[in-house]
Amino acid sequence: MTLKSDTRGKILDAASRLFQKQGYHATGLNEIIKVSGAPKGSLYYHFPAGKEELALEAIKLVSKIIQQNIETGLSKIEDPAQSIQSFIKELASHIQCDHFSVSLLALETSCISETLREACDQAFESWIATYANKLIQGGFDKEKAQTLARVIQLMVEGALTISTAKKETTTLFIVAEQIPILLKQ
Amino acid sequence: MTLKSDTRGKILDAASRLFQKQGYHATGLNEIIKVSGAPKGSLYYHFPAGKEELALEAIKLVSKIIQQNIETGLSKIEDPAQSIQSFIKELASHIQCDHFSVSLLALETSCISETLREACDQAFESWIATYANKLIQGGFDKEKAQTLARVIQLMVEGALTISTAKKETTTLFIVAEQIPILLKQ
DNA sequence: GTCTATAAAGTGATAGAC
DNA sequence: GTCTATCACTTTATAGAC
Repeated sequence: MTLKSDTRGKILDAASRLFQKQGYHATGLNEIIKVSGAPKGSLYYHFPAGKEELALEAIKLVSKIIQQNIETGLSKIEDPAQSIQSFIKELASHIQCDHFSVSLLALETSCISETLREACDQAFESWIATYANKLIQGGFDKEKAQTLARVIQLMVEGALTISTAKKETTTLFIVAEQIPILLKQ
Repeated sequence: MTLKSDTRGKILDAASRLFQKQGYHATGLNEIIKVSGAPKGSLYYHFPAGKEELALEAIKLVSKIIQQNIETGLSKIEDPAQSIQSFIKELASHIQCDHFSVSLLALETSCISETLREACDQAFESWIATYANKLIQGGFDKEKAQTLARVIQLMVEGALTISTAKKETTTLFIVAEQIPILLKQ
């Protein structure tokens, strides 16, 4: 999987970063090619269906990577509330330079492509499920865990949006502070 | 203000709806012209600086409208927690058909235009201030009110994002349920 | 598998008649 | 104030040489 010519991987890597940062419509295929260093001919060789296929693979990729990030992040501390709070703080300080989020892609693609919209939805759901699992392991009722996990994910996404609008990084810390209160119910 | 030829108003109205729904890059000037029913020539007559100026005015417009919506929505009930919860529920059932949000514009424009990014930021801040005022009137400490208002706004925005990704409308209700818990601190 | 040239359509923007 | 024609540019996508 890692040894297949790597050109595909370079394209996918550049695409996933550019799509997250600038959005679907704002990033052209030319830009992806330029940033990735790959030749334009090979883009359509590796992604015959063009931009939409590339975006789909990019979304799936970041979905998986972030899911793993959340999972390993939460595994460091046993107590759910503490681990989630610490993970969000970690996220906040990690984000400092560049602002990424799939919110942008989700909002953009909901109008133009069912496929991409569903991919974004599934990304969100997989992250929610990861939070929910941690809560269930910590003794939360299953249904309550799923609701709270959804609220956590939506807070993170909302905080990232407001952070990019403000060009700052503190909003996620505010969210982190609310986690214990939220989970005390 | 309402009597100045109305062409400008029609363009602005179409633009603000299309920008919110599809985003900045996805909506072309041609589409705005077509939807508004105005002639293309008059677009550059009313907005000499072109697309960016049009978007700026559109953002300012929806910022003011939504701010007023929040204000009148919150004024119906005296208790802050109850009024905010009821307003979010109202919002949820109002949103059913189309999904609008300035999150999309905020995320898109942060990369390409300081002016537009700031306009989105100020929109968020004015809404936050409106929630905060209600909380302060309800007896909350000023600083705590501002923090909680920010959390409320970020939850609403996050819920709208997840809602559009899921093509549903229930996520905002989940947020509404959390309001009393959040405000009990 | 890679690279180039180019097609076809769309974009924002402008000029100038009316 | 309105409308049309058009410019210059960029977009995705394809064809075909290598």
